Amino acid sequence: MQPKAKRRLEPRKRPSQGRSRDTVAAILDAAARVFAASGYAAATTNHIARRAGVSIGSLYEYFPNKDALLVALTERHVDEAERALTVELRTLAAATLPLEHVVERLVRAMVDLHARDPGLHRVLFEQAPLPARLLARIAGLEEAMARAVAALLVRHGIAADDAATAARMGVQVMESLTHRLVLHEVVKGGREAQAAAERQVREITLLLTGYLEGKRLQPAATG
Amino acid sequence: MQPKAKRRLEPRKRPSQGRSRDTVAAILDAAARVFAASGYAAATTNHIARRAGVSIGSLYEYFPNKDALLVALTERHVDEAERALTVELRTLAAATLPLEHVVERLVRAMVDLHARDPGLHRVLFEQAPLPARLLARIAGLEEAMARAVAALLVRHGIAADDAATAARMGVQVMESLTHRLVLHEVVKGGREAQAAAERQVREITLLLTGYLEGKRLQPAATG
Amino acid sequence: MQPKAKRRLEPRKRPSQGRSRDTVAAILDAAARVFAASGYAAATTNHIARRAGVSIGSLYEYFPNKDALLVALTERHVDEAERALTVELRTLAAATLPLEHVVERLVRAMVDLHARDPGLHRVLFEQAPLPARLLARIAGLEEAMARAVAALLVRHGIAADDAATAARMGVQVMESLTHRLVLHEVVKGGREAQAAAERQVREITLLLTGYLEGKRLQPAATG
Amino acid sequence: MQPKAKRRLEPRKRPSQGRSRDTVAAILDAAARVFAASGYAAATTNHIARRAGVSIGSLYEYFPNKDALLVALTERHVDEAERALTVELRTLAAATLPLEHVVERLVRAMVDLHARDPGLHRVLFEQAPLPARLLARIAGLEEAMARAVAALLVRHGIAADDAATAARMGVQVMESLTHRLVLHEVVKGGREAQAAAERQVREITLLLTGYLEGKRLQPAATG
DNA sequence: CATGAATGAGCGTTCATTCAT
DNA sequence: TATGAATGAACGCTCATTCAT
Repeated sequence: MQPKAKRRLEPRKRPSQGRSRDTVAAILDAAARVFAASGYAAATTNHIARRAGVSIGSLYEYFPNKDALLVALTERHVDEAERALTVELRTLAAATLPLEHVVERLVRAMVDLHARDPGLHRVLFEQAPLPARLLARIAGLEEAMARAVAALLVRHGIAADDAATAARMGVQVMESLTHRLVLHEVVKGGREAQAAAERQVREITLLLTGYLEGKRLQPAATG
Repeated sequence: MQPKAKRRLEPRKRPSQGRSRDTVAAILDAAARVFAASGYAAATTNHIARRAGVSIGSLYEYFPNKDALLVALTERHVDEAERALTVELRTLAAATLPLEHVVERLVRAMVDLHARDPGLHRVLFEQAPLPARLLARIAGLEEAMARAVAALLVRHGIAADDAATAARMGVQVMESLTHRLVLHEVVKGGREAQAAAERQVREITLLLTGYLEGKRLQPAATG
Repeated sequence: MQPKAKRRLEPRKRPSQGRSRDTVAAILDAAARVFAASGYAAATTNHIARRAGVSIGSLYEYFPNKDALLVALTERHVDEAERALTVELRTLAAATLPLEHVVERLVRAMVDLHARDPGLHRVLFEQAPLPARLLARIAGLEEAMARAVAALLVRHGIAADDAATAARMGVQVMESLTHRLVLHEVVKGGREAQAAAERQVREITLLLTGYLEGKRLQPAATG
Repeated sequence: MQPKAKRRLEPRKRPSQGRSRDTVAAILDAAARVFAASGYAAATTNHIARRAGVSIGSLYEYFPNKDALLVALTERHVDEAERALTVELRTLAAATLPLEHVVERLVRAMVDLHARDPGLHRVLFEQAPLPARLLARIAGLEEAMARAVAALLVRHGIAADDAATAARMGVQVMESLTHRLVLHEVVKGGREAQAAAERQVREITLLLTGYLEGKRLQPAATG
């Protein structure tokens, strides 16, 4: 599983011109679909190329190997997550909402992120041979998010050092549970998934709010 | 990843006699080690057979294909989990502990279960092409556990319908977080892992206790 | 052309049992034929396997890659050369023949060696990505031969230091010319090749004898 | 290696105009460098085009395929050899030098020819899929050279029929040994290569002079 | 029953070559 | 005419699986 030789994982070309931008996009979209449907191991580059409506040669023109597709896809996903979470956290920092609403909005943002393409998300974070650099980037993002959440918690009357721990825990809970939630919906197929998701969001919010209330300096003051 | 043709996944023989019991056990142990070390895709049946000190022909004598090894391993793991959790839940039903202690013991039992062989656990539940029957069995186990926990919660003053929801949530939280915890410790390598695990157990307990306290009929009465 | 990563070039198994000995022999013979017919680059492992009447899997059971086939073939060829030349040189050391006869016998031995399979010989020594170890072995063989020849020359009245130079030169001439001779016969196809070869042997002998006579201490004494 | 279908190997255009002459020259120079550095098989047309500072499309505008590059390069090399040897042989025919000097000058001319770019020379004559026409041209050149040398030999007192054989032999020896010499120097890297080459030139001259002296009608008369 | 030699479909990947722009 | 994105046949090689011994 550990890579035998260091292989390049970066895309081969920056597709600046119009035509090749489309090709790269088509390949990445196809890769997302095929990885999601078959898992990493069973997905074949030929299959991905065919699905992209592109020759296998073109795929390798832009991506040096199968792993590089996954890395690019993850990078795309992480970019998106970073953008969305940054926006959300900035908004929450600007407003002054009750703790419960803060938590709910974060949970909802998280679920939205995971719900975009659950099958792909699973492959990306469970079966993926990701390079250390990318893993570090993801860990960094989590850390940054935890810090931002900690700052929010302090403003809601939680002691600074408690806030750090609680925020990290909160982030973990949100990630783990939304991950799990989303995977199960995948299995179900998504009929009454919407309602179930809504219920889960509320329940996770409840879980975290209760936990965080308990950490407040003056536990009597609610909201 | 989904099987093209319906393939048999059951072991070929029930090895009730002494000698072949040992062979099967050796193969499964080897499979556990190899899967854990290399992941499902990179593990080869020849490697497993060699590690088991058995010829590849013998391996296929007892297991019709590679997937069947994984299924048998999962089955073994689930058996063990079922046993351990049944015992724990029975003990908790017999005793009358404060809610916090109940939660802590369950969390600890869960962590113990995952900590036995985190690498294998990861392969089993993340990369595994498991048949529906087995997935259903796992879901059933979770459901049974949720019901047992719900019964405990009722005894601690939570309304029956709230208890059902809360128990299911509780089980999910325990599983998700211990899973996550265990995977991260794997990465770390396990130096000060022990202490970190202990801290996490406490924090998860806190999280769940807070949540469950909030569901009590008379939220003032603690313990 | 230079190998990117160090790859194993040794055969994978020592085929001690009867059945696999045959397989290995069949593969090597086929490789010899295919390399000779198509050159190294154009020869494919699938082609070789088919020609050997063996599956491609079996080929890779015994040889880790295409290069290894060539190495094994070269090793086989060098073994044979070593044996033949050792015998010849020992015989010449035991007898006391006139210089011209000594030279003629060596040239003939050399031609015989190259004539066994000229097409293969060409691939082996011209297009082959041989590992340094094997190249060193070949160089060593040449050196040993030069030393043995030098000893013979000393016995024919050539000063020791002259003999060393002359022997090395002689070996080079024999190799280069027989190589060239043999390649041309390949092109011709081998009709009246026999006669041409015979003429060439005589001419090379003449060439070398003249050269060596000139190095004698008393250049007057001929034969 | 032998072409499946008859493919055109001639350059597509006679590039008589100024600009495309430069392009063709750039491509051929790049091809020479890349073939020499990587060998024929490992050299890629894309690599050659890039090295020539030309698009791959332009390369194929002037050369119909990869082989054609090699053919053109060989042709260029043979042209050069033809010119140089013609000049040398004419000079020798005009002067009246002692046999030894004649031989030495020819050997030196040969070595100079091979030493220009040994790596390329190797590729051209060892790995090259050259068309019959070109091989014939090369053989013709050798034949012409042998005839010219034979004429020189006759003037040095060798009987006409002996001279023919001796000349052919002489040409072969010069070619084989300089080829070999040059290849070995390549391997060495060329530190004290200069000195070694000089020694070899003298030794080859000695070898051939001795051989030819022996063929003279009145062996006593030198020069 | 056990063995392990043998099988071959199918994978990731390369690169000579074409052709729309 | 020049460009370089696109093509796809074909390669080396792996490994789950079978079956003669």
